[in-house]
Amino acid sequence: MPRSYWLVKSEPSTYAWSQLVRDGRTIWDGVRNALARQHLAAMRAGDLVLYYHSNVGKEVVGIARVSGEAHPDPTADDPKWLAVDLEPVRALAAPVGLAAIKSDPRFEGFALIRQSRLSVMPVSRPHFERILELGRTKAPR
DNA sequence: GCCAACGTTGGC
DNA sequence: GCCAACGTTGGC
Repeated sequence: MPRSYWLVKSEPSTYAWSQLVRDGRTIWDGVRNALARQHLAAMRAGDLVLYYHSNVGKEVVGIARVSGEAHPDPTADDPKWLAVDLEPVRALAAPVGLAAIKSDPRFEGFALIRQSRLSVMPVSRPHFERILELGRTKAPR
């Protein structure tokens, strides 16, 4: 199975990229949306995840890796809600802003633009690689 | 099962 | 602060 690519959103005031770097690993919990839940369920260890700061920043700031597959969210009453384990891989040398993504025709169809409220979404390989290119960052191995 | 009202997210 | 998008809730 080739690895998949994803994007997760977080408000910096809630849980910033820098906090993930400090923690070294986190449980990505609190997701209460059916479609986002499906995406969490499809994540596999080793998948790469773009880390997007919503509201403040509005930019992709780093790359994380799925370190453990979906499991029941310990913060949820209902065990159907899932969480995954994430660890930081590296920051983008140049954060990629939403405006840059919107103005780049190569991002046509990107869920970040299409479904602005979705907090966990799949990213196609070309889109993932384009983010890294704009972010002046090499893909992790 | 439909749909109006309401709440939340997140960009502007 | 406003509002568009969209998910959820509850009356019927």
